[in-house]
Amino acid sequence: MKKPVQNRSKATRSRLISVATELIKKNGYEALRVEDVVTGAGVAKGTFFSHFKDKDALMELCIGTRIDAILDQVETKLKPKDVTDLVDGLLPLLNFMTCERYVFDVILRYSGAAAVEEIGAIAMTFDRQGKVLADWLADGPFRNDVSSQLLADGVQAFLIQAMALKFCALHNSQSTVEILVPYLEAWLNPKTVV
Amino acid sequence: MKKPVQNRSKATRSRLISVATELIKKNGYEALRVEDVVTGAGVAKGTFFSHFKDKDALMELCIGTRIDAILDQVETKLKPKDVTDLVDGLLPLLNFMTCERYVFDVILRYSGAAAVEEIGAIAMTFDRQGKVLADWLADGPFRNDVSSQLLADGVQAFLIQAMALKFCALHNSQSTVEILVPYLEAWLNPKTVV
DNA sequence: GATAAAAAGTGACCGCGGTCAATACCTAAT
DNA sequence: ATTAGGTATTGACCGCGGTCACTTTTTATC
Repeated sequence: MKKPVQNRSKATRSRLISVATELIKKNGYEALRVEDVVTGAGVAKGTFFSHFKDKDALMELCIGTRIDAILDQVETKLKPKDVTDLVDGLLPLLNFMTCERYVFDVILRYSGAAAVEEIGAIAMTFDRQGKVLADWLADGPFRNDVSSQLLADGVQAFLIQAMALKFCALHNSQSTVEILVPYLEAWLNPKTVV
Repeated sequence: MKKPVQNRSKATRSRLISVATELIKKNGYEALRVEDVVTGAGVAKGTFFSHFKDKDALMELCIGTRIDAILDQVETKLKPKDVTDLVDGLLPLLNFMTCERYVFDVILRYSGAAAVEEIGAIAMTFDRQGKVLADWLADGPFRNDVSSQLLADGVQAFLIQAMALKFCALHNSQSTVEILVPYLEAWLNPKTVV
């Protein structure tokens, strides 16, 4: 006898999410405590973990939602006419992803390397980002010897590289954009054939 | 009145490290518990944390040491004559870095994105890896429109991308090498000029 | 050797994520 | 209205990383 999900369950879940969102807005992602979320939502600790596999699952949801919202904006932009333009279009994404070291770590952990069992919220946004990029790069003023999907994947790899360097002791004087542009120039507009 | 580091301190530290190494050899990295290390070394918990900032610091040391040893071997290899050859040379490194999901996570966290205060052991190995790569790629059968250092950085970015995909739900059917080769081909041997 | 100051080590304690057997609550069938 | 069988929630409890006021040991100085 299989019974459907009860309304109170949905209510509890959405209360947990909205309390979490509120707390994050106030104190940032890293400072979020499960205990504060459950107290705020007026439920016991165990309830939290019957709604989310672990704290990371909630984190993924919150961060994923946020990235999705940013992608909504980014997506409306016109195809970039050069590398600087491209980076410009991605800036909102970059800024959010590097807003906290902790956020970047979570994103890294769940970007490509999502749990093997199922595709998480963050991995989804990377997929979506890949599609937006592939669309931007197709039939544009960039190299065309490889598929636009491969080009897009490469851009993502360099994005991550550049963001990582932002948090690095050696390179944190340069901005992410400064680091990124030469990479992408070399990737998207190679100047020699071997 | 400043006094030098005592011998027993050094002895304790090296005992902690060797016990940890032993435990890792037996049970893997993820399973390592600080409590087991201190019990094995015959010291109190607090002692551990007066030798290492946190558990990650020990982890970094162990993983860093391991990578360094692998780099010793890798370094002796001849300059690669093509992409396949290059990937082949890097294989020992790839294999270790993806031996455990946990290991890959730690490496990611401390690779470029080392603590801002000081450069950790893993970040050092990435630096070294970058130099080896730059040496391999200089004056080789690869593109020469950009510096070999930039080429090397790019290879590292693609390495991470490919390793991340290995743990990904969507791509884990392909081997890391299979994923990597087309990327590097496109990066190191672009076939068109725009 | 006695003394003082610094280094090294101790272990009870805390914070916080996560578990699980027990309980409360719903809803469909009678 | 009662009951049965599932869903949802509870909160005491655990594991494990990390802290800190305190004790023990070493070493320099007289």
